[in-house]
Amino acid sequence: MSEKPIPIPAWLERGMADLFPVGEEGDPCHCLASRLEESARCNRPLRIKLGIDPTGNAIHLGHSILFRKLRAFQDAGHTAVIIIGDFTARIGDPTGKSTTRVQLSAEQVETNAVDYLLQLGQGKSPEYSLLDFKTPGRLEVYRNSEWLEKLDLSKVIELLSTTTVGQMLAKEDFFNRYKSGTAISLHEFLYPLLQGFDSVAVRADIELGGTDQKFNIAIGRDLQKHFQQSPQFGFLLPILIGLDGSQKMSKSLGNTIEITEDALSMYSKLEKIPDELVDSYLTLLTDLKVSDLPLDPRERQKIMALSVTASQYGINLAKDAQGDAAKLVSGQKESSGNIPEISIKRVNFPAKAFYLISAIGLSKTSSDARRQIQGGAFRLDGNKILDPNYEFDNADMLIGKVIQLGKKTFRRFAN
RNA sequence: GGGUCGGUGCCCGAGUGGUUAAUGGGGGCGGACUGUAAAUCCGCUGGCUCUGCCUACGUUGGUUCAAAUCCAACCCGGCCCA
Repeated sequence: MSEKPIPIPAWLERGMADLFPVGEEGDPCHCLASRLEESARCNRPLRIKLGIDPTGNAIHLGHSILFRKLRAFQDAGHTAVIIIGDFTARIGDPTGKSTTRVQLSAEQVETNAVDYLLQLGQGKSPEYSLLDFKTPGRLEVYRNSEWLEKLDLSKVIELLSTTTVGQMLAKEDFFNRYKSGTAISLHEFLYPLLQGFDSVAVRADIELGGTDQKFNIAIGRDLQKHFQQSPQFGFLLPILIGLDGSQKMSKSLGNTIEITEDALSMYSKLEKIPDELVDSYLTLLTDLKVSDLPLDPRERQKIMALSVTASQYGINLAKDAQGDAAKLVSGQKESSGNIPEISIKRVNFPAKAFYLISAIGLSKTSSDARRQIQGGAFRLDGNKILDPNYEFDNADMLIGKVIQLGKKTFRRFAN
């Protein structure tokens, strides 16, 4: 095996974790660079598939690295093909799961799908959104129920016949579950096949995914071959590590930064990302030249946090967030005024401190709020309040003040 | 379908009739410290506008003054056999 450099453009190679197949140059079926050349020569944009699972979770930075790459393809003139896995969501991707997933209802999935597209920037200017929804020909959106719902049993059997149990069990997740005696339902074997069939349905040239998607993407190649299509390339990006610094960013692990979070929260969280992660965040979530940055870890953290926040909110708001974070943490009250506001309309006065915090939603439960206060996590305009039963008589005495809960959460009271 | 073992709080895992939201660990949260990080130390970790009241050990019903702990049925899972 020779270690030839893959001659693909820098914008494409940035952050790449894996690419397959990697064949001889000149062969557009096996060499991505040649496929790109062919595309340019024939003026035929490539179709870049990215499947999303409308599970109802907000899009977080871990997802956004895929969308950023998809956007880069769009900007290079190719066609992003988003597949909303509304049908497959009803099965649940078994990837990375140690147990069978809960199946979602069709209505729930549809609500989530609509919400997902809005988060991606539907209706917004491409300048301020993850994807380009505006430029004609750059984006196609499908729901895989469009074709999966129509599959009849004989077609399903045909799909099943392309893959063996041995191949399925070669997938690490299945193997581990099988080995450890954890249940694997038969329908879960269908998931990779259905996702693969999506590639056939949209005639994908490239499928984007996290490294954990290698198996599913490879199945897509097999199925495209089975249906006499030229098989897609698999383009894999790393899995972003979450706030805890060790596990992948995922809602269920609670270590995410969501792209819809306010600038201050986003900045605050990014700024305290573990040192070892900063470079990968820089590579995957910004366009900065990592080698040009100062070596001081604290400086790098700040630059990264600022740049990522700016990609979502623009540089001005990001700078405000940076300033506010610094001031608030050092105990100063003044701030740019960009602290997210929180309404106290629904609070009934007189209100005890613990009730107040849970009523405005900063704490999941009132018991938790009570504990947080007792633990010293609660400040109002910088003054620590330790008594959960501290009473506020009316709304006027709170409006305009800044509430702090823990080190990362700040809100300004508003009507 | 038969046999067998098992289902405890976010996770793992004690507990096997009676001080108790239920040992311990992990994780999480909060505090101190620091570089707003890591490491370390300390506290918290069912719910409720909470000096008290609820709900909890797969589900439902039963025995008992009293059940996570005993009984029955049911549901779910592992393993072995078919």
